[in-house]
Amino acid sequence: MSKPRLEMIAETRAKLIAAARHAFGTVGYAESSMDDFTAGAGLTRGALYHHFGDKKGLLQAVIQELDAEMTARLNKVSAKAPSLWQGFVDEYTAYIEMALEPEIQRIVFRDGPAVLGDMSQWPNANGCIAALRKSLAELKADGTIIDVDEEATARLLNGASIHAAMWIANSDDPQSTSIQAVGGFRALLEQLRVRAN
Amino acid sequence: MSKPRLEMIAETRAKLIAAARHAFGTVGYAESSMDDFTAGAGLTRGALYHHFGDKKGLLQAVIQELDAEMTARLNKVSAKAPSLWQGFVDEYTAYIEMALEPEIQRIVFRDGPAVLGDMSQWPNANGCIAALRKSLAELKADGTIIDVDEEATARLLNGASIHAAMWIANSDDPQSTSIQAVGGFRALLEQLRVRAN
DNA sequence: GCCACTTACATACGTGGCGTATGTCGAGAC
DNA sequence: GTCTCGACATACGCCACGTATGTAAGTGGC
Repeated sequence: MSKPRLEMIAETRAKLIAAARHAFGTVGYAESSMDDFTAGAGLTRGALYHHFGDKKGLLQAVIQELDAEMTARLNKVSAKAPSLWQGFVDEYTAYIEMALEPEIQRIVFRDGPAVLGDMSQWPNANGCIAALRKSLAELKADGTIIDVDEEATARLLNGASIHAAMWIANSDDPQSTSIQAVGGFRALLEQLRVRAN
Repeated sequence: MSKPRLEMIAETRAKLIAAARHAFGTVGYAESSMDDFTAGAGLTRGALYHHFGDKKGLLQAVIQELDAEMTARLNKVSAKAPSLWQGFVDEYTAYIEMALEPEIQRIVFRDGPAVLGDMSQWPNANGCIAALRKSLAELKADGTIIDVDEEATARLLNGASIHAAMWIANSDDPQSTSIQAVGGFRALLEQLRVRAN
């Protein structure tokens, strides 16, 4: 009568990830007590260690979930754009805007690198970086942008956009800083286009 | 007969900062035990709490010291260059190379932001960012580079260079990745120059 | 030159959080 | 129906941080 076994397991995993995601996203990784948020999810640390091994393992799982969501959102953005170039710009803008969301910023861009090392080395959680690189490759093949090293450029733009997001997020006046940062970033992207002349 | 008071105090502060710097730079902030490295410096946690308030305060002091050193190094690099543009490129290259040094990378670029928040908001430790922005402003005034928002561009380039450094540092083959990353970065900078045409 | 006071540290203690070892209960295999 | 295994809970030890308290040395006023 009770639900199938696998389903219940998936449910507890999901509950733990959701609780951890909330805790990590609000008070941060280091300040999150595993006892606290497992209790909030109606479980104990036992379940947690059983499924994820340790606190870092849980963080990995949370990041993997976040990355998957972010990648899906980015793909949606670029699919909706009227041109490759527009899609590219929109994608990066969306990326910056996502990095402004407190949960993503804290977990993916701050605590994640500090605890797990640099993002570019994460095994199952760099879907959005891949998505952005793919767009760049298409534009290069398409002749829209100048001949640059895809890998390097994608990573540099990635770093610039993350930093832009941090700048906005920590600004006294996020509204105007956002305009300034996104404007500057678009200007930078514009330099990559092949000159009409 | 004993040394002047203030001198002894400065000495203990220096010893604590040096010990913490080493510990933070090697095992990382979170894994550094204050008991351990204070003992290594011939002191106890009492001295530490007296001078720095808490562990974060000590990290701040360490970062401030590192930033001062980095700023001095950057200024030396740009002063030595034969032209403003060359100085600019050299400065950013030097910045990337500094971010490759394990101590700086770990403390300033990884643990620092995670514990103290984004670098751009640090009160007494953004000398090198200021130095880089100054170079950019000079180039703009000089007409060497196109008209961009100084503040925004400096921050974006800053983010890109940090990310480049992380990429190199975490690469399987740092040597070749370094060439790729620095090359890509220079190509990006090149786009900012006013076209000869 | 003595005394009150402050300052720079050391020592002792409580608390809390992580990880692990152990226990238990229910579900499926046969 | 028993047996086994896996999903979780419980209990324990350890370590690290922060704080409260102690102490000895230095400093200023008279």
